[in-house]
Amino acid sequence: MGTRTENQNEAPPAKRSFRAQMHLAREDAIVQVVNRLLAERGYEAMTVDDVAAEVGIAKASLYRHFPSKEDLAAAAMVRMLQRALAFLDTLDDATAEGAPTTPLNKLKAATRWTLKAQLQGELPSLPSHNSSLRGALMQNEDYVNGLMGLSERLGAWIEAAQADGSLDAKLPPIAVLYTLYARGCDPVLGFLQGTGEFTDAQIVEMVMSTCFNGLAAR
Amino acid sequence: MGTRTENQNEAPPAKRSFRAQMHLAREDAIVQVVNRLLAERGYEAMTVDDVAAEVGIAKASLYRHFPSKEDLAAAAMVRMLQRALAFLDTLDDATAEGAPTTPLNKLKAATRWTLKAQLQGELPSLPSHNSSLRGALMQNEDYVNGLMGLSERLGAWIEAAQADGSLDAKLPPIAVLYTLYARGCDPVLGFLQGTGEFTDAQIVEMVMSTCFNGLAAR
DNA sequence: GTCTATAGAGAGATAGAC
DNA sequence: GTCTATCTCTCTATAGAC
Repeated sequence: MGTRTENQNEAPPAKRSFRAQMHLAREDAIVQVVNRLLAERGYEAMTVDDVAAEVGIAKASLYRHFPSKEDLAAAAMVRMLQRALAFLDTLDDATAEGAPTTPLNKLKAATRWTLKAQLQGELPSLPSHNSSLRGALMQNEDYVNGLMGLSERLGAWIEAAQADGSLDAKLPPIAVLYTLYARGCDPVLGFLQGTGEFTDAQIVEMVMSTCFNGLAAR
Repeated sequence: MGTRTENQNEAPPAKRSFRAQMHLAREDAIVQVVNRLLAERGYEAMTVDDVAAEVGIAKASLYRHFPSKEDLAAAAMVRMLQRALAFLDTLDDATAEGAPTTPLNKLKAATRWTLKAQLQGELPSLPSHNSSLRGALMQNEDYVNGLMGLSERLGAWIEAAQADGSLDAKLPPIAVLYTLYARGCDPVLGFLQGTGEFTDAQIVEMVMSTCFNGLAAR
């Protein structure tokens, strides 16, 4: 292990790496399909046959990659959590232009990102009621780690925003966190989209306003 | 068959009325069970076998009363809409003590009622994604009428509250209406309940605050 | 109108050849 | 690792006796 003498110009490792990359690429294609179907139809209405058909492989091949439907859903959720964390990284990059400076603005930017993703059908949605699925998710280490990482980073911003007086300090931080998470499955977005009277950008701003400013006049 | 000479002083009409009442009573018992199961598990996870078992009758008997599972769900939704409309009536009863006087306070009272009902497991929840179910609901006259009645009455309060300056006038009334409807399936309630750190009353007030006052400090 | 028994369809998961 | 074919189970809905 210590002896990495690095004249490894030839094939052997490269070949295995190539295969592994193919494997990962296929799995990523699968997860992308799952992600979209979860966003479009939800977990229960998504069938494994659908996934296999859209990926273009046989169902049995799918089960070589993922041992169950629940694992498919978990993989999609993990991928989305990673994307969310990556986006939070960009918010902390102070060198980027237009980067939000205050904790409240970071929270707003994160919420906007979530709303846009949902409107564009990129955000997988799981049912609130489904104990077996929730159990499977909670046993998935990547999922739990991703969710905890997200919660910790948002939680830090929440507490900072409450400390600087920009966020309502009377609310427990956990209530704020859950309220923000709930924007990821807010049915209001779909309802407003269904009216056909608003652009996606307008819908985002309306929901942002109700979320941070409330319904009552200020 | 034609010869109904009948000295009908006795039972016949009374008997039929009694039978009809029994029929309705049983159907109401069924709908109550459906209502609770929908609130606990959601539509997909509720099976017709469960309903029959909890009511204490055979599944085939259930299908004598309601022609399909979708009709069961629709009946529960209609019942809940009627209860909601009845509650709005009490809000308009100016003679009642403690009755809200302003449109905004009426909207708040209606929202509180919804949140409490959900916390107590009385509010049936349907999946956002389920086109066949939504189609069945939209063909149910009672459901559509109830929903329209509710929307009109809430809509009137919304416009009045915007006119008197207590509700944010920049939001389209339809957006406000949907935002209030969405409180009926807000996952934040269940999440906060799951922490075990708050009473139901505290949860209601937190969600009321985020809904009407927003997350940002005022 | 209530029951038992069963039809019929759909979906998750697997067997076994290649 | 991919395929076809099949298993197994669950669930909605119905048939038919009483």
